[in-house]
Amino acid sequence: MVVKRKVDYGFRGFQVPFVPRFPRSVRRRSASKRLTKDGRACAFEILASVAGKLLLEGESSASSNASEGNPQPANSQGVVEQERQVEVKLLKGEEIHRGSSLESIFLSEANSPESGQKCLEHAETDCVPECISNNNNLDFWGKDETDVKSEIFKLENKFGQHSHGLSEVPEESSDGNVKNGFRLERGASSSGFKGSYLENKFSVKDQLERCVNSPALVDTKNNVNNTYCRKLFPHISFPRNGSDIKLGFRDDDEKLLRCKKVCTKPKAFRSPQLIARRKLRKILAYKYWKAAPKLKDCEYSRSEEGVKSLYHSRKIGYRFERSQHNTVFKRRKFFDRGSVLTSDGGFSSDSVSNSPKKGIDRNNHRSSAKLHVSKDSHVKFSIKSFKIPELFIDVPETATVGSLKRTVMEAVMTLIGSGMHVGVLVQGKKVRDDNRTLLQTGICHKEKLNKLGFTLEPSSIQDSPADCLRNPSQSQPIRSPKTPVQDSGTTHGLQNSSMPINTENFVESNYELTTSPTDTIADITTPDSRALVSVQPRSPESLAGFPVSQKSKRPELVQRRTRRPFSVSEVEALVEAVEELGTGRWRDVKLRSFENADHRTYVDLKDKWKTLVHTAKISPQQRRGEPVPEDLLNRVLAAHAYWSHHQAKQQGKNRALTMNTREDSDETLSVGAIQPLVIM
DNA sequence: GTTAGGG
DNA sequence: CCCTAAC
Repeated sequence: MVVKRKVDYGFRGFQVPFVPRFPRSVRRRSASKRLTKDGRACAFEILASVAGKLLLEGESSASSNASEGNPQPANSQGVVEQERQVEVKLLKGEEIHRGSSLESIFLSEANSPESGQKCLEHAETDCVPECISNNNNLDFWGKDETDVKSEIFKLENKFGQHSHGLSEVPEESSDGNVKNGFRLERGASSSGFKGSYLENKFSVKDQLERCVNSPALVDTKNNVNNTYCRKLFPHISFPRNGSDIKLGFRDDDEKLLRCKKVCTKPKAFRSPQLIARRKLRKILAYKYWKAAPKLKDCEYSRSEEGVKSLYHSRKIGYRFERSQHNTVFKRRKFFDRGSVLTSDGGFSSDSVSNSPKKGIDRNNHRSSAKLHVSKDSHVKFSIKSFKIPELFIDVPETATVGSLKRTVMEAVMTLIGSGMHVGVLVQGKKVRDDNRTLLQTGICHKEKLNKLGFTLEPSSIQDSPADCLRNPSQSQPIRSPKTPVQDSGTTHGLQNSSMPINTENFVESNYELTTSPTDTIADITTPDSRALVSVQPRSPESLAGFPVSQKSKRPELVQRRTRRPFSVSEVEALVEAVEELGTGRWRDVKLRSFENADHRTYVDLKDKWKTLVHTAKISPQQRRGEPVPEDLLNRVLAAHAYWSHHQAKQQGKNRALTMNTREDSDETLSVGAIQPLVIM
């Protein structure tokens, strides 16, 4: 299919890897829907991908949206975005405050009478400007620039005072200012920035609420309300310095390269990423898997496989950083396995896609999601993007773009790595019962599809976004490594900012039953924007719940256990056990001597032994921590030496003994097993 | 679920 | 201690 990208929203960053591709026909459908959204406000989604948007803009025509979209209700969380690519983002409070808000705001449907409402629809701020910028076409919404502007103005008026001074006016969107992918905005005066910031935040909130409540703006106030409120307030992070620059970032095509570059850099920077990666692999992989079960076998029982698949996919992205070859390989493997979606590391974008053959991956970078229900009773989910909870990034004005990118990257990795789980929202309501089927949940119903949403939430959060809103303090800051970003030291991590949570990402959904003849949309669609993935759960349940992996559920678990140095007595017990049992039988060692030490796993014991051996070999001056009696260390060395030599035999012997086939042929055995030290 | 090793 | 690969 030929797709031409009419509008390119600049922001593609941080998208979750995979993006299913739908048939054009399906896509088209979306067109109609797109217009609809009611309030989807998600101001927070920082990372929202605007990406998907690109595709459909052409559809602006879609008038239909009103019909479908309006109904949307309530908790916008669940609000599903229809294909509307054009997203209007609502400003986050911050945005507004900064003044960037207006810029961010888009009226997706300028034409529609209710444009005002629409404005609220998207809260994604940062991305928007880019969209505009990238394309000079404002008309993709079917509106011309003028219309858009007027719409923007309307919004501006609505938000009025609050937005003052902070941002530029929409009009600017058309100018170079907006065109730049990145938008840097200075906070209010450096001094007192925080205060004002905070105030603004709240004020913004009020505004939003008002707006929400205002029929004029939103008819689906509920949606907006919920959405906005939740999104806006759940987490509050403040910039550390007023003087710092805040920015909305956008992903660019160079992402991958960047990552690569970054990775190759000093560990200082890599470290956090690596850490995050690992976690991501586990956490996200699982989720992805869940989200996109294999087409054929959907039983979740196979989650393991799924995980692996995901794992692979995940790795792909990361691998890319290291080796393109690997990437390719992995991908192939991934696909060969029949895994669901393509995905790259998730954070890289187009660049990746180009590389690997088949261009499979290309599509995965978009951030938004779509959901399609096909006639075959399968529900196809195309999650174009997961919005990452709001991130605040502070970097000095003198920071380089490169460092900024890295900082953002780090922030994202940290955020994700800290553990998040996926939530499913149907009509604004969280589906907590993972055992419900899609059917039961209504996820396969057209009406509900439109109201389907996926959220990425920090695992620690238990409360609904709304709750968080009320009690921002509840949101737990995600633990972020304080690893300094390398590179010129210009970057500052997000360490101190509390990461917002509860980001919802909207899923665009299309209920596609028919194929539409006209491919308007297709034209607009970016080839890489979506990959069609057919998800054909064998049983509805497969998709019903996103069984969140236990791990992802509790970030705490993700957290490294507290260090508990072995005491001398423990060391002694360990040494004794090893002397007797030998190495390689850690489980037995555990049972023998640490049965009741719940905090000591056999792996711990094994590790401790490893360190003991090392400690014993180094000079006392090099040792750290609580000194281990020399004699114990000697025993360690002796036992180590002994077992190193006799392990194999011993094992064989043990087996023999077990079988009552005792053989004394081996000299070392008898003695060794019992008193290794003696032998030595 | 265990082991063995690298990180 | 964590994470993985191999069993």
